[in-house]
Amino acid sequence: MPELPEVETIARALREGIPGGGPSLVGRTIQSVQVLWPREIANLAPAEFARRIAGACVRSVSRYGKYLLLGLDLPGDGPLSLLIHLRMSGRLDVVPRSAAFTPHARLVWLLDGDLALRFDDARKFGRVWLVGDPAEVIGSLGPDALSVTREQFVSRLRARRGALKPLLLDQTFVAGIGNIYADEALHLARLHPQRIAASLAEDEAARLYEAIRRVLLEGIAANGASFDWVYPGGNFQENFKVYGRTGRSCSACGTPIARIVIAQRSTHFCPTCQPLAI
DNA sequence: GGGCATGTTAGCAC
DNA sequence: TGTGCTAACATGCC
Repeated sequence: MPELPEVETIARALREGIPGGGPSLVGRTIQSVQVLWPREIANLAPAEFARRIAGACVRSVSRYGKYLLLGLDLPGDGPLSLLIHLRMSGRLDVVPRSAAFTPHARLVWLLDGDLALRFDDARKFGRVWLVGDPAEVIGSLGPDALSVTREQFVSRLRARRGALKPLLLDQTFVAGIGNIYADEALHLARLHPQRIAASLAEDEAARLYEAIRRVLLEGIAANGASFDWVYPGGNFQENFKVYGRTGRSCSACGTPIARIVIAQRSTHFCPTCQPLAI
């Protein structure tokens, strides 16, 4: 499920709790961790990971790009951060311990209050890091897609020779955009996915910046998108204008939505609204 | 069974 | 150095 709006939705749920659902993670103490699929721990041996995190209290839950960041306090130790990337199929839930071990559970942190934080991940692509400084993991990323200023965005765009679609997917350019929101933003901005970044006129660059903000914020307002077996909960899929709509009519002009492959990813666009040549 | 999937990265070519 | 292609990671759904 995980692009910026979906990760933001999860971060909020973990931080604030879900009314009538999972409780907040903030203030909880991690008593121990069960490692069911060791490869999901990216930077430590499982035993070392378990030893270092035991006894830590969750101080904060935040997001940068598609990463979740848990700020931890460990009595008598320096600051510690747990970073989690859900990749393609990961999900996180605070559940009663009795519900902790599901078929796709890969990591389970046992908490006080008879609770557990469960990391389910059917495809096993997800990764977690336990570090002193989050920059060890996310330091090479570009600015967060919802924090970057228009001036920053436009100047970064000007410096790139490549096509727009791969650029939007490049997390070192801007962090948080994935395949769905890239296609939706390009359609809203009326820009062809293969336009060369540096070739955009001033108004085109501004349109792209505003379109990215708008689709991400609308995604968050809808609690993200969910449209297959991976993730229930969001509604933004009902607002898709191009993603997954190959052959169906463009909502703006009626032209059938086209699908091409760019950078090994499915790319959906309206050939009329998003012309390659002007 | 083949093709597809909301992500990232190493290796390689130009 | 920047850009982009392929394969790989691993599993499930249609």
